[in-house]
Amino acid sequence: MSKNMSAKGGSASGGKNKVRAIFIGTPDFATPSLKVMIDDKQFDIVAVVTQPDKKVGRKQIITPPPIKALAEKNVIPVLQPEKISDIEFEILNLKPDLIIVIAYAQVVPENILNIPKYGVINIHGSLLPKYRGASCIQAAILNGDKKTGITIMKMDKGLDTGSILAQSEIDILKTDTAGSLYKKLSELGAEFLASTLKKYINGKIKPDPQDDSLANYVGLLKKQDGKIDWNKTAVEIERFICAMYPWPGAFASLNIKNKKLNIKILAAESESLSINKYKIGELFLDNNKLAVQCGKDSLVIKKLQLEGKKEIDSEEFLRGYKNFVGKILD
RNA sequence: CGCGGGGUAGAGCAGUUGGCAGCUCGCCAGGCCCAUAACCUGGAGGUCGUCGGUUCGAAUCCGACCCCCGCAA
Repeated sequence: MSKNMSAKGGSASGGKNKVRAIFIGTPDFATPSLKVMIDDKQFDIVAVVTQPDKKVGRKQIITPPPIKALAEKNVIPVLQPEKISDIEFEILNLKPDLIIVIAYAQVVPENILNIPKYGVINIHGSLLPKYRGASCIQAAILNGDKKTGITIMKMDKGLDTGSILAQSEIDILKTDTAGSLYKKLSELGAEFLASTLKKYINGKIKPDPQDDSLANYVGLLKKQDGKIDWNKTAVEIERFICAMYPWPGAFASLNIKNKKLNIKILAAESESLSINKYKIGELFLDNNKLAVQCGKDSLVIKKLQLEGKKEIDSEEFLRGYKNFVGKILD
């Protein structure tokens, strides 16, 4: 009998009326999902809430969040409060049946969570209850997980503690970085969002509470968190570099001509050594390739960037900076 | 006027007590070799970011501007 319901478009509970939804989100991560929701005839996005326009870049140009541009293109009203609680009244007046929150960068207070009858739905970039918190994508790479994924959940007042509606897994490839996974997961989330919401609204999904005993939290990354610890093994550092790419970027520092120079390592590959004969952090040539001695084994550097310089391949780097070989990275 | 680094051959860099523009790699030609991304010989390729100033003479000193990048946000 459930087959009949879905064949009719799953509109048993909503009749001919569309589901009134408010979409809350800010960065690129949320745009594929917003696009899907706009295109789906069964939902009516009555408003989009996003962060205020912020100054961006060296020139400090005031730039609207990506979500705002997409909303305006589709003639959807945009709200940009400093704090979401400032617009509680407006949200109430919009009479949403559903609110979707994706990467908004603010905690949604309980008052607002209680407004829509279907609750507030969130997409999180990990397989909850693993990696609750801000740097969930990076954490999966850092820990060497084989898989990660997205979780669609019904938000409650805790941080990423809501009951789960659906999850979808994805393999973490050796070549994946936080940047590449970010993109894949944002698309994966969008792919499952509309169908999951429909099933949920039609009562075909019962939210499944998380097992808190398996939960762990990962905090927001800071620039300084990108500093490489060369005492770790090459394999760990390789994962670290992928996890920190593109932000905050994995870097090492080097004293050169009495100045401290930061070097970003953008891509590298671990390589096992038969003898670990160099000092930890020392740059050396291995088969004419630039490598660094780690706590165990070595890391062959593929791509790097000096302060004030563009990113370059290590082969090009060596042509101009031959004298860096033998120096020790801090 | 947020702080800082930089623009020199196709690529990455050196060259600032002003005095013929260099290195590594790549490219082209030839040579060696069973052979080669190895080696040897020769060669092409630059208005030294732009404009102006100082000077007998500026990549180098002075001024203005353009562009790239790191930090901070």
